[in-house]
Amino acid sequence: MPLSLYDTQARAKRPFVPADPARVTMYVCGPTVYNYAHIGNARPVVVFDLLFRLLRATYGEAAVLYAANVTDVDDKINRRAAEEGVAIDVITERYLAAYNADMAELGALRPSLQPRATRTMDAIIALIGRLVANGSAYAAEGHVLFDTQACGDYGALSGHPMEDMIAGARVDVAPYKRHPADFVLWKPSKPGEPVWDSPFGPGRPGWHIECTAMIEQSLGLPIDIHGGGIDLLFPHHENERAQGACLHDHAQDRDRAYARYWVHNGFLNFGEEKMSKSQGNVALVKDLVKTAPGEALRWALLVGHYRAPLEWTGDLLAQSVKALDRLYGALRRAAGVDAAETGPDPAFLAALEDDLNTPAAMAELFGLATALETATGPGRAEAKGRLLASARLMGFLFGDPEAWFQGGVDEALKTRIDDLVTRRSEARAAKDWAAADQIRDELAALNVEVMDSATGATWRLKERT
RNA sequence: GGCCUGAUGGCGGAGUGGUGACGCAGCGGACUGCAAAUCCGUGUACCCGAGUUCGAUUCUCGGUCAGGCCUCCA
Repeated sequence: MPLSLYDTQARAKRPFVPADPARVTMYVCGPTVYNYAHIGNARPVVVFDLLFRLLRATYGEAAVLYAANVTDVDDKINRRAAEEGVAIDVITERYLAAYNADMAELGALRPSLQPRATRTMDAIIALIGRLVANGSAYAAEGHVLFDTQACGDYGALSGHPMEDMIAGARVDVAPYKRHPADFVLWKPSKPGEPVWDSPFGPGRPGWHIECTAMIEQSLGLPIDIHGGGIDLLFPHHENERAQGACLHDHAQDRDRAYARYWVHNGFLNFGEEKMSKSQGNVALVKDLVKTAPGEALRWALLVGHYRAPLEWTGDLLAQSVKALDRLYGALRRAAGVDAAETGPDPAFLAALEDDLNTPAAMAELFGLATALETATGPGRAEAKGRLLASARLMGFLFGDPEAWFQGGVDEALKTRIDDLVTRRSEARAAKDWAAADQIRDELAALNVEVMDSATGATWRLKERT
């Protein structure tokens, strides 16, 4: 069953065929590291991590190259550094480390490559030089601008007609631009900003050219998949594509000269209230992981289709915890079963390969959990293997089931709980129901729920963090 | 104003031209001393109007509503 992906440029689902199955390339626009990551930042990370995992499972781990850049040249970083009175790289190093730690909590694998703008500067400058040389960029008043008219069909990716762009750009069009849509490749630095020498004068690069240069240097053009949030479609990805098309000169398949598939995830919204830093209601990943396991955050981010908008609510997170309870519960009851060596379930895989249909894939996971619960004899090992292989392909169920239900309990409390559970079992064996029920009340007061079974009692925390 | 999405049962959320995914919540039953967990069962859901069709939630057109982008936000 082949993988198919919705390609924004084609506006349709297309079978995914890499240019070279031995070297599959994907690039996703990463963070600007000037603050902690919020849950909206995490959505593309988790979505493309899932795609990364699926590609690795399909083509082999060594065959997939995934680059996610880090933007470390930015006004917001400069401002932050000025506010704190520290060097710029103090800010970028701090928040990059925090970012990587947060994404690891969400079960996201580290990308194969994390190119950084500041470490790609030679390539950026060289790239601008090539665009100037072939006539698709021009210098004006200390800036270098990209000529959006140079290669035609500007706007084809995002679907913005050129006339609208002109009409929409009615304000503040710099007089030195040939066309209102033209954008900056290189600009002079203001006092206090980082500055690099270049043939165009001292200055710093524009945002769009950074990504193009990082892609070319880290992966080479064209890449198979270019990903990112739908909010980046215009102008960022439109501009990247234009740069790539002009770079490629005037070859035939210019549409695919830069990226062969464009994949965009939907936006994450925050219920009624718009999340805004000024309102202080930003849901930061580092704070959320204190209230729920990172795995539940990951589940919540994948519970809807990646292209649909997602409303972030507390209820979504609570339901995600319960969904994982179901899966981990099945594993816990099968703790004594050795999982058979099997691949993922075919129906599960088919769901993911259908443009990452995660809701359908999750439905299959629940079916596999029920299969495990109801299987008998050797069928249990098979069922457990299927469930684990499937869920783990999505980045779930790597944890210990006991820890899932008892996580956050310190040793002293655990000992006390175990003691109470034992005493209750003894009371039950003696048919002293009153004593047994009283102990159960004591456990409930400790936020513990006890569950009896034919093989003995187990317990779990009712409210968990 | 331009471009683009989407409207599915109490909630979340897939999917399909004709036997109502899946999870949570609810209800009934089994199991259990009682619970919990688990298992089995249980819901006349597809925004409105018109059209196409033997038949539309699914296709077409119109409408209403909601949301996004057009401003270096993932």
